[in-house]
This record gives sequence, structure tokens and C-alpha cells, in this order.
Amino acid sequence: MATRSPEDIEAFCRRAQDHWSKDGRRTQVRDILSRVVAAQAAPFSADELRTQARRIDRGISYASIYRTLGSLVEAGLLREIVGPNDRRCYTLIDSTHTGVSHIVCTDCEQVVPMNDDCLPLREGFLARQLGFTPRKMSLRIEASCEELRQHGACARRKQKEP
Amino acid sequence: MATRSPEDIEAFCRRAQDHWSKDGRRTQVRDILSRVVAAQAAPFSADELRTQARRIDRGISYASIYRTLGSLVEAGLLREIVGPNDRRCYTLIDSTHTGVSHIVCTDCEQVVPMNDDCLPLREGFLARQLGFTPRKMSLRIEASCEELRQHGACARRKQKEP
DNA sequence: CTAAATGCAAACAGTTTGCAGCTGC
DNA sequence: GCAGCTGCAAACTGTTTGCATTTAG
Repeated sequence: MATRSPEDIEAFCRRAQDHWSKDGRRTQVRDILSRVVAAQAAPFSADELRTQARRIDRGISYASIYRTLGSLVEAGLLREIVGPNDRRCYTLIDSTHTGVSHIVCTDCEQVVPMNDDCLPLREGFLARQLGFTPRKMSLRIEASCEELRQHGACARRKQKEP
Repeated sequence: MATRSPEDIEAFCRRAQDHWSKDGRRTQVRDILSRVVAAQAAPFSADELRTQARRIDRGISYASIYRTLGSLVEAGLLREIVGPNDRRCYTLIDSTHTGVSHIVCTDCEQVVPMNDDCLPLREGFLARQLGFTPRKMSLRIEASCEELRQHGACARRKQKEP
């Protein structure tokens, strides 16, 4: 699985910490969550974040997970999307990924972000013509895996963490 | 509020009944639900459907609502979308409306379908390039209402049913 | 010192399900 | 008659909340 570069992780972490320094407080829990979130190479669920964060601090609760995720979404650092089985997932909003589109594979339960920079422009324009000011945008493509269909297996299938 | 033409309602009803004649059974409950669904001028929630259906038959249950909605979605007669406050809504798939995009207004809690026929083509093509076969597609634009901002009121605000 | 953040457990909302009885064919 | 549908109530899942306690600044 692809990993994020140390620089990207570092940069994202700092953005999150900045956000909290301004708007609230920098705490241990938030620092841990920043680090874990910043390192995610793929879209992740609240549950996955909790599991990974608990490897660092066993006591981190769902309450903090959800409150933190909400805060990062509001701050524009994360995008909330609808993943496999209609479960919520989160993707980083980053220099390396700004797209609003993603593919949800029903075969391998994987979420694959897409880049399509002109989509928001085009659709945003249409929305404005209808008298709206667009705030968030998200294109979800539910799809099946061609690789799986042809070869009976798919390299993208997400592994369960040990 | 706009209403659907009797012909459109009739046509949609028949499609639903056809579906059930082939794949299952035509029942009283399903006929009522077909009629109510077919008449919806705007995207609707499971709850709204239930309320309206209960005006015809007081006994209709959530179980039937959800099972019926699921069946209609699977049959390609309805599209499931994420509406205001992340609640699920349903829109008809019809000769009068085939688009995959919709605006969710955070001010008036209204869902406005958009037509953008080339979006599925364009994005479907991109998805295929990545090795996926697209099955469903849905663009959600969360937006605020310009009319409300400027005039302090919005004609689109959904009225509570009596 | 004080306001903000946390963990816990309980509450919550929307949806799904198991089962006994009813209904269409 | 019998498979398939229905309503009911209970179960379920992911998320939110109230509150007593801890912690950052």
C-alpha cells in the first residue's frame, strides 16, 4: 500500500495543530489524532482511526474521535464522504489531493479518490445559476472491480490490519 | 410546488407494477406505495413516504416502506441519495429526470435535482480508465440559498405537510 | 484558576430483522 | 395450499450527548 511522504505528513500535522492553537486548545489526544490522520494513505473510517490511535494511547474514546473528525472537517482539512455500505469515511484535503470525486468499489470495499479539478468548477457554476452558493461537493461512484472480474482477485482489496 | 403530470404518474406506476409482477407479487401495499412514490414532485425520505402512504392505509409499516424502497432502487426506478443532515432521500428515475446530481440546500433543507447528462459519461470514462465498472453515480452539492441571504426568505423552503 | 477537552455510559435515529399471521395466485 | 408479503417489536449500528473528571494555558 502507498504511504505518504514524511514531508506531507509533517505538513498536514502542522496545519491541524495550527487550527487548534487558534481555535481551542492543543492537547495530547489531538496531537495523536493529527499524527494518525496525517499518515493515512487512503480514506479511513472513524473506527479505523480509533483502532490506530489506540495503539498509541489505549484510552482514546469514540467521543474524541468523532469530535475531532468533526472539527477537522469544519476546518477544511478533511472531507467527509460516503464509503462502502454507506459508512462514513474521511479523506485528507492536501496539496497531493484536492479532488471531490471518489470510487467506492463494492467488490474490494476500497475507496479510491479521483482527481477531476474541473468538475467543481463546472458543477459549481450550474449550482450558482440555480441560485445557490455551493459549500461542499462530493461525487460518489459505486463501481465493481474489473480486475477481480477478470482474474478472480484484486490487488486493491484492503487488508485487515493485524 | 410543482406537481407531476398524470401521464408521468401513470407511467411510473405501471413500471413499478410491472417490476413486481415479474419479480415477486403485486399486492395492495405495493400498489399504494407505487402510487404515492410516482406522484412525488421532489425527492422524499422514507418517513415522508410513510406519512403520505398512511393517509391511504393507516397500517403501513416501516418494514414495508424500507423493503419497498430497496426493491425500487434495485429495479432502477429510484435513486438513493444523501439529503439534508445526511438523511437518505429518494428521487424518481424517469423520462423527466435522469440526472445524477442534486443540490442540498442547508438553509431550506430542500433537495433540488440537477440535469447534467454528460457528467456520468465523463466520470464513468475516468472510472473505467482506473479499472472499474461504474454501477451508480451521485453528485451531492451542499449549498446555501442565495435568495434567503439576500431577501431573508426563500420560496423553496419546504412546507410541513398538514 | 478557569474554561475547555476528555472518557464513560447512556441516549439517540434511522434502518434492519425474526417471526407469527395474512394474502395473492 | 403455500410461497411470499406484511406488521410488530426487538435488535442493531454508527453517532451524539450529559456529566463528572482531568488538563492546558
